[in-house]
Amino acid sequence: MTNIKVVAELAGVSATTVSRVLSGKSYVSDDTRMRVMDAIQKTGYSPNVMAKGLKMGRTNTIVLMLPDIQNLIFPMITRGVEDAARQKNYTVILCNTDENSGVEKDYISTMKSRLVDGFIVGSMLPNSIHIRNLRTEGFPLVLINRFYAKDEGKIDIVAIDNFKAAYNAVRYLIGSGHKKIALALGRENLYLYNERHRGYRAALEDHNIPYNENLVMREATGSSSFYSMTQALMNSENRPDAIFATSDPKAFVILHALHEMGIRIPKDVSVLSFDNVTLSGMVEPPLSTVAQPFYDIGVRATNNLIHQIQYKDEKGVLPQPLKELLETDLIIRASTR
Amino acid sequence: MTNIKVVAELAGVSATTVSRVLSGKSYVSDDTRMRVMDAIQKTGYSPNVMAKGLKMGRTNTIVLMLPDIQNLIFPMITRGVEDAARQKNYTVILCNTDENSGVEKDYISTMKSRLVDGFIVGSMLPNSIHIRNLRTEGFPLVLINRFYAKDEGKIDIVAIDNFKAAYNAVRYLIGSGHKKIALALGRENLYLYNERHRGYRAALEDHNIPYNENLVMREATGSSSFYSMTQALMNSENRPDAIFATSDPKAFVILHALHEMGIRIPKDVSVLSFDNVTLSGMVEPPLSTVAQPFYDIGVRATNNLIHQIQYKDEKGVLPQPLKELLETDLIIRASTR
DNA sequence: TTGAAAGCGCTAACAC
DNA sequence: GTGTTAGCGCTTTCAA
Repeated sequence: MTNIKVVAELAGVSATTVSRVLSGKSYVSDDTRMRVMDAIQKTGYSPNVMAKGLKMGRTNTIVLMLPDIQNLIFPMITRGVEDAARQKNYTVILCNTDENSGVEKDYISTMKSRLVDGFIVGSMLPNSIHIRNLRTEGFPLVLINRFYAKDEGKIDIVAIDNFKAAYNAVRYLIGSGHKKIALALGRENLYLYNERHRGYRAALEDHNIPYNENLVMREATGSSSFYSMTQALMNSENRPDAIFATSDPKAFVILHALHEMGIRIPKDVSVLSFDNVTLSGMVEPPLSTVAQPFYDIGVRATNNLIHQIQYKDEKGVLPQPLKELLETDLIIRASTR
Repeated sequence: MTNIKVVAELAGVSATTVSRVLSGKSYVSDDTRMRVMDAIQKTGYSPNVMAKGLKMGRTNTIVLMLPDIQNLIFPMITRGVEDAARQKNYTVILCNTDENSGVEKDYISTMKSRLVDGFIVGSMLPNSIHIRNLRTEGFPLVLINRFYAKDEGKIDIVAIDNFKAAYNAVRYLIGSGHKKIALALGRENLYLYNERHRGYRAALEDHNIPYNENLVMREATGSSSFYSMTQALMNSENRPDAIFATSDPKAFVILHALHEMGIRIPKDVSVLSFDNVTLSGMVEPPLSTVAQPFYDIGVRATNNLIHQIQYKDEKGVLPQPLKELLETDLIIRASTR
């Protein structure tokens, strides 16, 4: 591996000078600069990141911490993160934690000892203090998708307005003539699902449709529980004319249950969903859904994080936390009438 | 950040001794070991990976290079890689390259300067010499999914037997009474699709069904082209009674086209596919498909790679390349009769 | 405008 | 069984 000394020797200068040419932060005569550049070219030299990292305490590396890359929404976010990171010469380390706080803590300490520059976290839970501590300890940190009231103004956030998105979705259903709208609600320990629940309820009440607890299916364990809940609901006296699913995977299961029962979509019941995962346009019937800007969430989170890193480098402290709520988009396909 | 010196001082020993306790490679008296352990505990010390990496030329980091994490098969592989890596205390850097060799080369040089320990590559193309060079230059390397005849015996490979898997799938269709089996064939510059093509053809011919070029749909640009090809084929005089799709995403498109035409599956035509991506059991009708052991491919590739890394550490050279072909599994759901 | 020297945190000879 | 020393490749004072 060719190092800075080799280049220096070849160019007939000191290692310091080579370093200066590379950083561009100091005056070097045009003549020497040329010779150094030449030597770099000839040797194919590329600086050793470890050595630089050791000296600088910085590594141009960021961590992306997710529950599970196998969840359909994360590959898109991940791609956004990586593209944005690469553009600014950062490398991304992927951590799947299954929301297990033990795993998260392990990862965090490993990553600290690797001198990573910052964290993007998509697995935040209400009591994840080990995550919140990162910011307190001075680590650049961005929360994506999941955050809680107490985080606002304290930690950088890139997400969507879940209340508004759900409100608009349900209002659309009401507007297109649905009267009895069921809700397939995700895990209630996540703020985002509470918000979607609130949005659903508010839209109903604003249009004089009484909120009916019997129409809400609550997630038990895993989204597959919606299979039997859907069948039960459709067989009950509360049979809805529309179902609003708070995520696409839930809608897939619901579609499946409906098909098995021979119920026609959207003729007998409309299904409106949330996420717009890649496959949501490919199922039968293609799903109407609230599109989240996943790729963009990844890009913005990364840009925010890198800004924090640079700011901290210059001023020694983290900038004021920002909260970015991106726009969603209601996509109407064939599962709603 | 507390470093080895702090620990040493607190324990009343030298830094070397602390290092020895940590590595466990040398004798340390039980008494000192205790004191060191204590000091580590008290200070919350964790070694600086940069410093260690600089010294050792090793970083316990591996690179996973993929076309695009958004392709449905990669999240599973990625998860396998990461789980296996974490278990052995390795960290994984994710690189999406879109199969762009410029991007790949950039990534490779960045990664070299980061002293990564090895590469797992899922984006191999026939002429990817920059990848093959990695092995030549002494980097541990494992190819997953994609490889070519010339790589066998030269580079480590973890994949499946595509010929056999396709052969068995088509034989199953023949055995269940199908007589006119179409093929939805993927990009022909990939060896794996050639093999699936070969398997399809061999199964046909072994059962005295003539191979008919008119029944093979060849991928033009992106899998969406299969939409119109399917419709054309179903309207032609060559209308098949079964379609063998060489990947699940292709099958999704085909299903979609069939639905639009009002063709019943599997009554009018069976669809058998390849991959067993998470969603293949959720579409309508649930897809019969050749299941690939994606997670396991990730795990095995990682274990192989780490073995190479350790072997090279000890003996200074890479071990003989291994080729591992994992078993596939024919999963029959509702899209075949 | 350039170079010499020190040091980031760690490990591996080599001594004792 | 333990400590001293040197050095991995880089950047950053400080001098010249």
